[in-house]
Amino acid sequence: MSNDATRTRARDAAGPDRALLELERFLPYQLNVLMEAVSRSLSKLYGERYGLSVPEWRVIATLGQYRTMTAKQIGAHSRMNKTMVSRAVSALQRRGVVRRDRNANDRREEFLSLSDEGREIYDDLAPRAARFADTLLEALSVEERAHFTQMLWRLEERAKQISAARGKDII
Amino acid sequence: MSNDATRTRARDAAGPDRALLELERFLPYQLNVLMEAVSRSLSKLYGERYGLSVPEWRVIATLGQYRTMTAKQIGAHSRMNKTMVSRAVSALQRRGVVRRDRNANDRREEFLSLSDEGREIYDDLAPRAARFADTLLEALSVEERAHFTQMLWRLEERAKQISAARGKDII
DNA sequence: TGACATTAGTTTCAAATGTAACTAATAACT
DNA sequence: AGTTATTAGTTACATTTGAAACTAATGTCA
Repeated sequence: MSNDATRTRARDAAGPDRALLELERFLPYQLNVLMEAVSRSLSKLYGERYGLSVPEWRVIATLGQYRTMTAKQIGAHSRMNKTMVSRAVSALQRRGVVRRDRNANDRREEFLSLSDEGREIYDDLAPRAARFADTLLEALSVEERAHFTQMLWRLEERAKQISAARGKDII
Repeated sequence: MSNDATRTRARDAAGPDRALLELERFLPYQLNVLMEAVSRSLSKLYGERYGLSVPEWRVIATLGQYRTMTAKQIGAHSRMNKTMVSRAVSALQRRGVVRRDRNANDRREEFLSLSDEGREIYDDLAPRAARFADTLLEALSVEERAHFTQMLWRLEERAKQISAARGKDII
């Protein structure tokens, strides 16, 4: 048993067959599993109804909420790099979903907004998406929902801290 | 104001400027933001130290925990399709990190396991990953941690239910 | 004013990924 | 036994993505 080549000192020290890392108890793994289930369902929604890709949906959702934005603002808000925003916007414009208006004061940027057709799509999708999230949250009690959101937010802050402090071997 | 062409009936009914969907309060969005922050930090860990890709890390983490598995089992457990598993495994084998042993009883499949070098990598990375998750979870109190995990799990179950019930317009 | 730096957005190219077709082996049915 | 179906895993091809180079416009500073 102790001469089993694949059994290292570290594992021996850890006692009976307990792995150094149990994936099912590992937060990034758990988050990933949930995230995948959620985004699969959601993307089915806008994918089947309007043939939208994820980045396209994000652009529509952002413009639906904020009415007018530059590509850069959309990227900052929906967490996409400028390449993805550029591609999604031009695809949506070709489809007549998004309008571009050059800013006369700074002709590098354009003001983007939903066309009438784009707004129709948003008005159809947004409530469905909201309903989807509500249905999901029925898994939690009302108090839990607020608490959960709060915890998500704190974890995110902590994640930012960690990656900022990287190098100072916090990890 | 009410003759603004971009303002639809739906929005009017919703009252003063309140969007149909507020992204920052939308669960899939929140999850995505957290997930991205977390997985960026984590992948920096194994990316910088050993030049591992996400799928490669998943294979190592799975084999580290379960010692021996077929490619199919790894896929089921780490939620990758067989193509990704195949590619990650063969890259890792080329690097001498993973060993393959054909199953003599069913020569279609192979038993995969970490080589000594692979186990060294795992023994280095796994505790770091665990420490990363612990550091992250310091954002929550001890009681909250258990509660949070529990809620994640319930949400996941609910997400599965929803996508199963799709068509019966639960959404 | 004129050189240089920065910024918004696009395009190009390489890497990552998913789907579907494929190979080799086993199982199932007759 | 022999034909057909299923399964494990690989490969080929198309699509998606990200990083870096690029274009066009604005800002900065001498």
